[in-house]
Amino acid sequence: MQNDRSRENLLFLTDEELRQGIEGMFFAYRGFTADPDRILEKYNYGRAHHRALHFINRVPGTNVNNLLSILGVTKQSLNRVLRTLIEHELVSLKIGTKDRRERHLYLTESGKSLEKQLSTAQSHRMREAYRQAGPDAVAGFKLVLEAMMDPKLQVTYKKLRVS
Amino acid sequence: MQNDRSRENLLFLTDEELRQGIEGMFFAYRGFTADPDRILEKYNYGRAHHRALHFINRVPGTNVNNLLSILGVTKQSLNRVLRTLIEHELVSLKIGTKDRRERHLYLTESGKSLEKQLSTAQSHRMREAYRQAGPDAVAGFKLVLEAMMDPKLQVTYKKLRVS
DNA sequence: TTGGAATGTCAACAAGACTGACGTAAAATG
DNA sequence: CATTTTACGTCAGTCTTGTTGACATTCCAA
Repeated sequence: MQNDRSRENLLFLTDEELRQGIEGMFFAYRGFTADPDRILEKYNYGRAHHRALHFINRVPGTNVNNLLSILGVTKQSLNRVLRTLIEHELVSLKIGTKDRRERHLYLTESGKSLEKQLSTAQSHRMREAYRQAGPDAVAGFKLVLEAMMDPKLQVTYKKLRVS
Repeated sequence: MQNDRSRENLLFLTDEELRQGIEGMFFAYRGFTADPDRILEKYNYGRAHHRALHFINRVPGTNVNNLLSILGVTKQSLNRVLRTLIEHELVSLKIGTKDRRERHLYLTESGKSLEKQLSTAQSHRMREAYRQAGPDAVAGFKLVLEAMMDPKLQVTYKKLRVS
């Protein structure tokens, strides 16, 4: 019994279990992005646009630097995406009142509408997965994901929860 | 009590819980790829090379079409990656004996060595995450991931388990 | 007043995905 | 045996998204 118990406790750390986790992440991420990708294609946008819309929606009025640190890309890369979103009037800019160098970003009505479309599609798959797996599995899922993040991103992730 | 129980059962399907799952996948995937990426950079390879090495290692002797369906890219895209891996003698080709149109792919000794380096780095993070989260969480993690995959990839994923 | 921070922008480049078209060899099929 | 299909490779061109590097502007703060 003692032996069984300790074997059970180690089993989830075997190479085979780790490999399944690795491949699981790879295949699941494909599913995770598939539905939004199909919508984005219709509008000639990419994943980068989706990510920007998502986090501007989550943190309305965020400045560029903050968004940069969440997304983990260069300002040049983000700028290209933001420029098209602003041109197409999905995102609006407001120059900071306190610090007028800062640009605060907001979704326009059309921006909110597209973001809603995208998040609905993505949530739908997530909801189905959650439902199939059940509440305990979901709790475990989130625990492992959180533990897999870089410490800095873990902080970012938790901050988003609170705000 | 009845009320509490039903609330508990629905809580994991709230918008907030779904959003956390979405953002969790986004941030965790960054962590998931971070360590191998650093190694790949030193050799001037990319994630595409890593994926090819991983699955050739997993399914030694696989033909190109099979690898294509696992990776979900076009043959032109895979070919570019395979060509460099073969040139650099990380991957070897064997023409099929039964069907001589088929190319069977294997890792060479140096291929195995690089793959080991990459998977060790990636597994290390996965192992730490598993350890922190515990066996029950890991079981849940894998359940949710599997449910998130496209049905076809779910089959592919399961086949890899067995083989 | 001046240094540095926040931001934007131009240019050049690379990885990695895509489509489309074409070629070759070999197997399968009528 | 002739034809079609399959497996694979390759050339050419395009797109998205990332990168560096250089430079300009604005403006807060010491």
